[in-house]
Amino acid sequence: MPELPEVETCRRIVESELAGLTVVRTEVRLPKLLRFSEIPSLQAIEGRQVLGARRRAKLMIVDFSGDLTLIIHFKLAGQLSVHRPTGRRITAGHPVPNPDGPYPHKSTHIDILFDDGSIAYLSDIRQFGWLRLMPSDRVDAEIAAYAFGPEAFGNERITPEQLRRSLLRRSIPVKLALLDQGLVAGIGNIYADEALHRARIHPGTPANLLSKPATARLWEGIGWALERGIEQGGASIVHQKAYPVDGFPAVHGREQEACPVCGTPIKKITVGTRGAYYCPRCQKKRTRAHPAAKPAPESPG
DNA sequence: TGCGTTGTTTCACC
DNA sequence: CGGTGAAACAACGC
Repeated sequence: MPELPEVETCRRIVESELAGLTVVRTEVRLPKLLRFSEIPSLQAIEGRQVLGARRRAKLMIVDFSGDLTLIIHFKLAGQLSVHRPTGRRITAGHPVPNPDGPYPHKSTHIDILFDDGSIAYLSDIRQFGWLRLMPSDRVDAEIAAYAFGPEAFGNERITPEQLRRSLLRRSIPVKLALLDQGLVAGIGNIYADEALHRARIHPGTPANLLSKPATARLWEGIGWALERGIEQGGASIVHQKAYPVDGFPAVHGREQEACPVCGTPIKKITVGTRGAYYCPRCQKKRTRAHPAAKPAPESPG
């Protein structure tokens, strides 16, 4: 499920593997993926050079020469796989189809062929993702329409103060607040669970009841989880089951497995409409340091 | 085979 | 007007 770390990994792949190359041919077997696209065909990028790639929230933004820009949303199951003429493959996003198997695959809907023989394959087993090709000067307005909040990671990253202010204005479960792209942009279900576990916060805690130290831990937890995810090139979750690397993810997709911190079996509950994995021992529903240690009644006057 | 899955949008309701 | 919660939607695998 491509969230910020998976999309960021894709972005880096485009930057390091494709920037400078020229598109010689495109193959679109599922035109529906371009259903929201101002320019309805990828033919317009043939003959154009890849200039670079940006990211905003979970969107990947690829700039081409000739003032064309392609915005990609991977949604649940998008995948980018770049195949070099040497046979080397670099893959990120959803782990299905198997990156080591044959391409194009049944779910590989788009091929982009480059002048050096490299091919970029875009796959999407769920077909929920989309691509929008447009003149580059439309991109800012396109992104502005999403009303994204500050980034969860990177240069424009949300500050601890911004996070605290935003959370104080919401009474919804903190996990849902983290998923609100208008509050902070880029976090999805996996990294929300991981950040909350790292911060030792119960996912159902009303956002405005988090203590200041808890909010500070959460801010750090967000950064830690996203960084860890990027470091690993994204998390691998297949059919709600995690395939952790070095103990990460710690809780998401790991129901009944032992919490890596305390060994307690991980629980799965529903928060809002979302599955939430957490450790019932590390993440208790208390955020005030000492709820009972408040004996001093105020004198009436 | 109906259910679960996610990001996003929409809508009724305070 | 804005926050909330619920539902709908896309398509697929199990």
